[in-house]
Amino acid sequence: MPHNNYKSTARASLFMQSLPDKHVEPLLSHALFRQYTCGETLFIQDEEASGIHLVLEGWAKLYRIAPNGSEVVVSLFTRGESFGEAIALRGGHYPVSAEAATDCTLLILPASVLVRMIHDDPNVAVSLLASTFGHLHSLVVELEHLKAQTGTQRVAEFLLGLRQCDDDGCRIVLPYNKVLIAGRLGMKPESLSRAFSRLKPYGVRIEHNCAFIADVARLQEYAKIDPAQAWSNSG
Amino acid sequence: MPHNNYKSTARASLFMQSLPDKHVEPLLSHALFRQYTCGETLFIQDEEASGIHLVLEGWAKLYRIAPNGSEVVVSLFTRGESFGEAIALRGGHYPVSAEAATDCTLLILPASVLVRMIHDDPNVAVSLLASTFGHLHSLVVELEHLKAQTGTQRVAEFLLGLRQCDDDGCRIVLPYNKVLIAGRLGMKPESLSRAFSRLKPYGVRIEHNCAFIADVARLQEYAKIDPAQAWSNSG
DNA sequence: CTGCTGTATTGATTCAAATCATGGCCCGGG
DNA sequence: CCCGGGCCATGATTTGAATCAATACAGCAG
Repeated sequence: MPHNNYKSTARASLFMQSLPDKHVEPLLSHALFRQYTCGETLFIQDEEASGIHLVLEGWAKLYRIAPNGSEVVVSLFTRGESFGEAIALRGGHYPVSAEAATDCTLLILPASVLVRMIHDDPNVAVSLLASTFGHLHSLVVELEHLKAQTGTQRVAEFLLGLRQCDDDGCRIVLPYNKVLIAGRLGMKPESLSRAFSRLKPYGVRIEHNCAFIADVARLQEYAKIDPAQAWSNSG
Repeated sequence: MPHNNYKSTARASLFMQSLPDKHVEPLLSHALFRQYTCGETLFIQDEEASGIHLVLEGWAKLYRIAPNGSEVVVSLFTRGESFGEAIALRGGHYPVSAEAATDCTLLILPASVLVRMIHDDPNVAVSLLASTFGHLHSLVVELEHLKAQTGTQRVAEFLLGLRQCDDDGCRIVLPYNKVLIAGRLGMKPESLSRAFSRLKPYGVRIEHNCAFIADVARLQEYAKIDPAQAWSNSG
């Protein structure tokens, strides 16, 4: 991501797509362009919220440290996605910490400009609401997966969600390392490894950081069945 | 909840507290007052969103039916709490279903009035964002509990969250039946039963629909420890 | 090349929770 | 009164995933 053409990427992001043209330029001219190396901290929990974070390239991880010390991955965002809309606008402290899951590039849009824009055009507020609602919805889906699926089924769902093509079979580049994938899916790396093996009979092959799905429909079927049957059905 | 004085309850709700007085009256005059009996459906997933739901009395349950048929409880709301802000304003379809978890009374605020109010006073948008952010935050906390705690620890957390008084020991009325508590906590009723027994050594006593906590601090401590130790430490 | 560190798999074992099954208790209807 | 159904607790058993432990392997510094 060269510094001089990031604006087109920002314009194409989910968040800015819904904004009228006249708002985008002032927003971008006040935005901070930032590059992070893998593992670097973007902000920490309880810090004062500074602005909306828009990912231009790479992956950012939102996480919390539970009272018992374990790290809980809340979400992962990539190119074109944004987070922190609601808290930036409302003001207050981040409820989560964030770090770079890979080397990444972000744009930070200061809340003050957004507030001015809302007064100028209330439809901007609806854009912000829509973004926030998207996050709400994805957490609901995540909760559903955690409560209603086995780990192996969540892995299947994860692979299916990453797939770009709509082909019957396809190749998926795993976006970050397996420790992080495991965390994202609420399991330990060892369990992820075993889950991958269990998906082999369903036409999933893992090689280094690539996954190959032989039969998408079959895998989708597997992700949907009753957890109690998810194991007996191996073959 | 008598029909003739519900307005003061509504005014005191989390959502309306943050609205300036001048907006509350028009909102209430357009609101629908509704009473439901336990188990009745408020709306179903994929239905067109009609308005913000504000609970005046009782409990409302938001849930999803997973592809494998099992019901996943997403949230439960009671007196003074509201849900559906973002989707009502943005327009679109409910991502969850809702039903009355107990007999309950709701106020439904039509989105159209809200939209008008936002144009009149953009600060209303910030109120809405704040409500939505609250939901986002509670889902994050829920996710953390699911990923980082054992079932028994989640039960402890649940009891602690219900406690009204700040006394060292206290009595808690369980707000709905145990099947629903189990669902809310992502476990089966049998497991909830066993979890209650396991909390006995930590000074928790269950009688019918009441829980008694002998030593709040001790239970808080238990909810925070490492899951691996959560079992060995029984004494 | 050697040794090192971080990442990944694989095996043996333990353990939390689901599942399957039973029995108690309360409540309302015939 | 007894009967049946909903709700809850308890026991026996199975199972999904964590844990503990060993090993493999790629990338890199010296």
